[in-house]
Amino acid sequence: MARGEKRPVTVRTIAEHLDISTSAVSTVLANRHVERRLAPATVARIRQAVRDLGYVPNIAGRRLRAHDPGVRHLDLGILTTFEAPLYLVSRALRQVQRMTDARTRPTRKFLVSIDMFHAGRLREMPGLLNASRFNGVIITNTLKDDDAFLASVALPYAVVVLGRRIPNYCCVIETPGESGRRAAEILLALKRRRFVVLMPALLTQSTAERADAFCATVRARASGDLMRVTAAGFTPVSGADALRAHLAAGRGCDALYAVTDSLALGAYQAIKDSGRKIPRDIAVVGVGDHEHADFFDPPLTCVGPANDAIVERVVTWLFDLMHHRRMRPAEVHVPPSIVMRASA
Amino acid sequence: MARGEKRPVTVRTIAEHLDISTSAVSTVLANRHVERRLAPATVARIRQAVRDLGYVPNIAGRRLRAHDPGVRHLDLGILTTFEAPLYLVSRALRQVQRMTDARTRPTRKFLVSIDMFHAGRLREMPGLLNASRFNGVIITNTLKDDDAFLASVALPYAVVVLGRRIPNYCCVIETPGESGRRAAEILLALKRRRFVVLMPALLTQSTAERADAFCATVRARASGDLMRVTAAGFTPVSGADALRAHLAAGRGCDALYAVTDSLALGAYQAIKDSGRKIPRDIAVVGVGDHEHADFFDPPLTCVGPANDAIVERVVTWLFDLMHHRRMRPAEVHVPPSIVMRASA
DNA sequence: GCTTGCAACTAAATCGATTTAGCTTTTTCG
DNA sequence: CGAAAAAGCTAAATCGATTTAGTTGCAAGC
Repeated sequence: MARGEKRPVTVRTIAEHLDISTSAVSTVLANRHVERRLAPATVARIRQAVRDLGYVPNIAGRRLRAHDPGVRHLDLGILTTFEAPLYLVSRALRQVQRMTDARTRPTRKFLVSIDMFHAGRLREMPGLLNASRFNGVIITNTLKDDDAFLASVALPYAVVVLGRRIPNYCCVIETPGESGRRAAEILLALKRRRFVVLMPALLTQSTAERADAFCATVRARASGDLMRVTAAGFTPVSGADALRAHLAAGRGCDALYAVTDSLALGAYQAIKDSGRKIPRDIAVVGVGDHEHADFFDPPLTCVGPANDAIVERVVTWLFDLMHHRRMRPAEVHVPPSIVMRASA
Repeated sequence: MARGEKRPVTVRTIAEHLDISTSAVSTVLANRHVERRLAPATVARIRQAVRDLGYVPNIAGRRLRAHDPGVRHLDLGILTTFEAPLYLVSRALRQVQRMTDARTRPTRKFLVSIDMFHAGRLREMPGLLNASRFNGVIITNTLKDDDAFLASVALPYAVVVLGRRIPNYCCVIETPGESGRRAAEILLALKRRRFVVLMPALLTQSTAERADAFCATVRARASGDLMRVTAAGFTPVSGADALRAHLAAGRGCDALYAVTDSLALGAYQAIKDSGRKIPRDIAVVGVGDHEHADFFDPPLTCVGPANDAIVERVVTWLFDLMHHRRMRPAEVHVPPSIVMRASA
């Protein structure tokens, strides 16, 4: 495809190459050569040149031209990492969809898409800085480097950050520390004595805060054991491995707080495999970030972000920003939701 | 925001409104008024006009202008419905990402996004027909109406359809009927006699084929009961409700085939609640479309699309098409993968 | 009095593709 | 044979935003 040309291949390149007009080339590209009566031989020559030169249409050019000046297009993006699970994102998406559906008119259309970046490499996403890709974005699942990047720039369009706090941005997050505190209280109320926090090696802002608040609360109110167990990754498998190792080492526990549900799911397996019962031997509290926490066996007690509430604030904020309602950047806190089920 | 104007608000509208040049307006929009020495009073007037007129920047225009002619941009889309789960899509995405990463050069960049449409309303997606949004797309989770729409048009760019067969398109699907057949064989080998297929009310091509092939195979080889149980939706809750009703009606079963894992998850709950054991009382076979089928309790035996294989073919095909390697539309079949676990 | 420098702006080119209106040349047909 | 129609193509305008290379008017400096 590439031939090492410096200049890009455009319709014009092809036209000059064949000593023909760009109109003819364009006509063939749109498959309208019959109605416009291009000679079959010319069509064939153009087709050949398109392939020989490795022509790739420029979407921006096409879209600009195709644009109907009676219709305003608003491009919204939900930006997340390739690595993160899509659960929260799909909730945000559905909320965005609801709001855009209600606001779509013959003269106003919305384009909503989920766009991915490699964790820690948000800065490489094309069009972010020069505002040439979105009218508004929701950014989530960022890592430290991404947060630092964002803090160092000012994006000239509507941006709302979900689940992180970044200076000078509109951020919606769960009330800091509240999840960990409430999770601890639930387990403390059961008079448990040997506490374990199961967490991933790579901590995000929220997972770190959950673990810290949990530990602080337990320490303040009980005198029993308190251990941090670190899983290699974010998957159930890594959660299971980590807890299995912990249990096998004879370092038992009777209360477990998993800072994500995927880890909780792995923990369930490790606990059952070791012959222990939930919640009799080990009470488990998770976070509620998994779609099917209610279908765990036993159903998982969750203390975690009230996703619907968070997402609703994120999306309404985004629309307010886009509508030029001036709003200072700020941090909005949403208290966690608590769902008591059989696991604790 | 809208004021009922017929004409859209562009930088030009604003410029004329203030009797000023578009350059000045553009300068303010990009927040570069300081370095370009615009008078503070002018900046304020422009800002006010931008808000008063409800200006929304046109992304296509910006992007075209921002475009560096040394770099080719390829826009890839994964098109799915708002309603469908993102599991398979996120797999496809990761595969696309791997291939694009390997092909990205200083002179060639890829933009990959997931774009959603309302099930059955693919035709409403802007830019599909005039090729003004994507250089290539993977389409999946379509409903009948979408398939009909696609069959009636010819999109002038690279398209691969995942999990559906549509005339004149490049389609990758599981070998038709094979999943249902193999699922039946697994349950038949266990000498079960009373078979149930659990399926959603709204059948897609693949769910319908699975159910039909399952029934045909069971009928051909056994003389026992065979019933179709229909869940209202696609969620575990609806699966649980449907099976609970079936069991409560005294119409038992000892072998269950759920055509999606979400339904299987619901079935698990209904079965356990009724005091029955899996697989002793009821053996269960699912499909393997759920990320965590291995963490069901007991782990779910799955017969279903070999997603990695399917996705790989889809993505390589997409790239081949984009590189002008001529390839006739065709249907590629991928045999199902079978993972025996404890549930059957 | 003349140059220089600065503040505050603008005209026009440009990004890439498409389409409309129109221009030649050739063919058809009365 | 001449007019009309058809075939086969092209020039130029257009979509919206940004930037480069100026221009104009005024104050400062020698």
